Amino acid sequence: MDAAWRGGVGCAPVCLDLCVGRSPVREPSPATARHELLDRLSSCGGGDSTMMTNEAKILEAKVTQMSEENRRLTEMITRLYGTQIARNGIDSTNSPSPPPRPVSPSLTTGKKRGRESMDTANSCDANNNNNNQKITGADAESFGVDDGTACRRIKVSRVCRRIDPSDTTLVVKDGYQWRKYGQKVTRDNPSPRAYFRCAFAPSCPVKKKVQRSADDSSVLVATYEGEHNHPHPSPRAGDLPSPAAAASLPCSISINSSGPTITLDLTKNGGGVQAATAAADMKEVCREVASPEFRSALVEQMASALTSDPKFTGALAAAIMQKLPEF
DNA sequence: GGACTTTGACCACTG
DNA sequence: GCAGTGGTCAAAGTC
Repeated sequence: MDAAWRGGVGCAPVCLDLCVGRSPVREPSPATARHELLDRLSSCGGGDSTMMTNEAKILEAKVTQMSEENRRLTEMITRLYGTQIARNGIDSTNSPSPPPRPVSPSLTTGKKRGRESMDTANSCDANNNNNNQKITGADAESFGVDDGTACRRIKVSRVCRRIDPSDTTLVVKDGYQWRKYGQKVTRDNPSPRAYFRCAFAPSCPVKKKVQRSADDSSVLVATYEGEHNHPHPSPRAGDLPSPAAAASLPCSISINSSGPTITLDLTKNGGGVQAATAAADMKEVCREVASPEFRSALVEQMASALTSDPKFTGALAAAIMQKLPEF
């Protein structure tokens, strides 16, 4: 795999394994923390009613305070996401340019039935319902990622691509054939959203929504829902490059079961680097890596990867809940 | 005439 | 129950 740091001519390999999913200390789940809080509250019984009232008021104030803090964190995450899209316009999913491939049979399309089937597929619990639309993290890929539950969810991925601001066409070339079936102006974005259905195979359930980013009109955001049940058509010129190639930096972030890994791909700029120019290229890359711009972008990508990781956000929520009783 | 796009209307969901 | 919204349909228009 050429994604890893290769060569290392004068450069120390950089492979940051953040292991977000594994908390160093045992973190209670949000539900557990909540239960502990409720236990504490209930164990306050026995005192007189005035004490309990005061205690309740104090706790209420603290809950309000924590809610405010939680809201600020949410805003921060949202801001980070917006910044990332506007900056590099890369495939935030870090998935290969073609949308998800594996077969997902029995997903029907059609008026309302499509949504109903989607709900069925996502019918694990109420919170999972409509998560396709409500997720605001940088990476919505693979909501169906195996979380140990038996529920099946529609695979969703998001691709951002920078375009000419004067280009009004809502077209994101990805090698597949798409048939437009609708366009709508949504509330949160003045630019219209186009709805596409995979036209390569009549039975293919994949749908695509394309809309300009609300933050940066030069960025097209394509959201893929579902998985193709047919092979990928032959790629054409102008198709989406791989995420690493699309990025202006030789950097990619992948998230797997062991946590996010940031990889610097030194094979960029030509795939097979000639031996004669390898050293010069390496110096150039090292200079780029050492630059403040690179570090800044790297930090943003790391932050984005963290905030898009449900394990991280879950751990964050758990940590907040854990802090609650300490106030 | 067929394939595709546009666009107004309809429907289900949500608060 | 109602209004707002997103998603989809389908007729009409275009290529």
